[in-house]
Amino acid sequence: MTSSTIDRILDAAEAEFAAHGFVETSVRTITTKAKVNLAAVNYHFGSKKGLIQAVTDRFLGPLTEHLQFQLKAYEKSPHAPADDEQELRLLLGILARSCQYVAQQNHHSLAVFARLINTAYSQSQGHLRKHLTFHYGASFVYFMKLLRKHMPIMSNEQFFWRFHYLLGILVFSLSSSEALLAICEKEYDSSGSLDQIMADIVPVMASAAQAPTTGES
Amino acid sequence: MTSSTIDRILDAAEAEFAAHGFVETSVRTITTKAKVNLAAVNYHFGSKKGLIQAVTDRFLGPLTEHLQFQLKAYEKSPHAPADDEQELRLLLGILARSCQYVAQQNHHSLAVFARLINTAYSQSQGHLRKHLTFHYGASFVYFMKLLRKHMPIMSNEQFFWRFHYLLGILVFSLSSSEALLAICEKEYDSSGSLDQIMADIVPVMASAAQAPTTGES
DNA sequence: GTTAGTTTTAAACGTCTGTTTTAAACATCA
DNA sequence: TGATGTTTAAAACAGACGTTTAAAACTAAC
Repeated sequence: MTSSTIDRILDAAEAEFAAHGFVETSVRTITTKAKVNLAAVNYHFGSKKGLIQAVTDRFLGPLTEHLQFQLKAYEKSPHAPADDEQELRLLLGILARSCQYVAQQNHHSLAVFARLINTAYSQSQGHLRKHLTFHYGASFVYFMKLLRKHMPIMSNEQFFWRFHYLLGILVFSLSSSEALLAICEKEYDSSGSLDQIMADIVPVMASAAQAPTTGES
Repeated sequence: MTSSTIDRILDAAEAEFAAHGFVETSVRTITTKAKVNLAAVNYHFGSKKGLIQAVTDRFLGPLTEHLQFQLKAYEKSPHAPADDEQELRLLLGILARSCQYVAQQNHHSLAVFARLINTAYSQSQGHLRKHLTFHYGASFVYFMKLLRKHMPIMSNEQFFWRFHYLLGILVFSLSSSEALLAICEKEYDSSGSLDQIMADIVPVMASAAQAPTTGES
């Protein structure tokens, strides 16, 4: 099995990236955990940057693909005209389930995804963000257009902000999910799960999406 | 002016931390930008960790103080019984304005705050999070109790999650504010500002707070 | 079985990190 | 003025980092 090295690196990298972020995990800890030689990362992925990209592509590809497919199915389905609240929950539910779909095969991918979004929007020069929007932006623009149909009338700019407010709910919850679940188990001895979070988030995001706009831009 | 070294370090550190995060800014760039000797950081703050703590304390102190004061004024004010929506906006507005209050004196403090929360909840061992809750938790517990009075009835655990969903809106917006504002100026040539964001966020958070609960825990 | 191409290995490279050290400059007060 | 304690200065430290190298170990085809 010649590619088992690559897969072991990807798996180990994903777990470490999810737990400690991109900059705070060294290729040495990754290769050690993957039981692979140190040089393997640079040999197979060119650089650490290439590894990060490979890790994120491994789930961002299936995610957008699954999302795209489900959204088209949603559009083609018989449109019993429901109210906006229901439609928003439907759409956001599709997003949530797409996330869960890729998360099933790839346990830490959602945390990595959240970290990725966070770092993409935190860099002063948005190289990573531009890379993401260039490669995967189309699916999300499509999603955004469907969302907007059931949101209050607002300017493009206002919608831009609103969408990122919603994104904040998702990204923060996912990137903090490990800590929050641990607190919950300790404090309320509850058996929460990532699936539970994804289900809980949907109506909250739907309500946030429907919030009236204030002032203008 | 003997303490100008300390202040210059704090100012430079805050700006760099806000722009590039804690781990990705070296004490060398900080001391260079502060026009101060490299050893000054370890002399005055003991370590880089000490510097980070000093930077965060410098605004987390005033923030919680201001928040506490305003909340007490809110409680003592004549309570014309408004609906929950209004009360939530009032409370969240107090939080937003407390943030803006400390941000005025300290331009990058909100971005640093957002980074801090993010890293606090991202660490697998929540040392930083425990430190924060130990020192500043009381103010926020107080705030949370006031919030909850005007939110749907839910279990403690559900409220815990809901609060962190709201926190996600705030933290993501603040930590991404620089990038988002830049995009906005380029895409919609609008003159947005952090104050605008803080004002926009309040009704969105209020709506998210009022979202009905689903299932149980 | 030899060759050609790919993968793995161990070691080293240069750079950057936070921190420490030792001495010099400074301030403060008797 | 001289002594004392505080702050700054330049240099070096030890360690971690991503990456590269050159040889060894494989794999596959002829």
